[in-house]
Amino acid sequence: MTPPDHPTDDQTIEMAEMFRLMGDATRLRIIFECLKGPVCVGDMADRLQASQSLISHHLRLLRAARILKSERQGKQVFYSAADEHISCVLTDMAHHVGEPVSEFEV
Amino acid sequence: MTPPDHPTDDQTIEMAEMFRLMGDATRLRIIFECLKGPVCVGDMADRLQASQSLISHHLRLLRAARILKSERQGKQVFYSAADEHISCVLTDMAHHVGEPVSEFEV
DNA sequence: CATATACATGAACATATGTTCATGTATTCC
DNA sequence: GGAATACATGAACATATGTTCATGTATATG
Repeated sequence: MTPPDHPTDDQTIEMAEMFRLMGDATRLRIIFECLKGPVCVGDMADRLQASQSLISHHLRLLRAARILKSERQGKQVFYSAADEHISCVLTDMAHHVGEPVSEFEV
Repeated sequence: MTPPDHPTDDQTIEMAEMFRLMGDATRLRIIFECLKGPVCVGDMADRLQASQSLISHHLRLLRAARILKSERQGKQVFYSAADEHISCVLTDMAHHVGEPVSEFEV
């Protein structure tokens, strides 16, 4: 497997920021829901059994980072994945956590 | 792009934990260094211009999460990537942050 | 215009996190 | 064994973060 080119400091910081946003279970669940198709805020709160406020706060962060995009339709605002790259990242990570442990270490 | 299967709660939490660890610039730099080959703690501290203690603390977390593995050789301990999955995740994320923005949004 | 619905946002707070400093532990060499 | 080197670790602290509560703003409907 060819490793990625060594990134610049700015790229590293930007990547870390992305990972940081994905590093919270609530936000990760939000992203997964958005990958299945556009979801409005209220439905998201219902699906995740979280408060509307909490969901909205997280959506704002994810949207600002361009992980999600939003589209208003009447009173509701629908959120969905901004592009397909995040899906790749998640698939790879899913494989990583699904991998059996090769060696038993303390 | 086929989205990943909807993960269980436990998988989501585990993935979030991984992303959280990658969501710090110092740790991300450590991971990138390890992808280039095994590095001992002192060299890592030199390369990243950080204290030995800081590096060691971060290495412990990354090792505990099985993102890195360690191998002692005499007085030195060499760290390297535990497997190739992380490299895939990083490559995808690099593409993501490198992507030009499609729409101009406030 | 008034009311209701759907979402956004600011303040506040408890907790988590990254870093430093000091100290401890393992390994090598004399 | 003692000194030196390389790494690990615990405490402490400033700051960041996730969540809640209360309130604000936009859109639709009567």
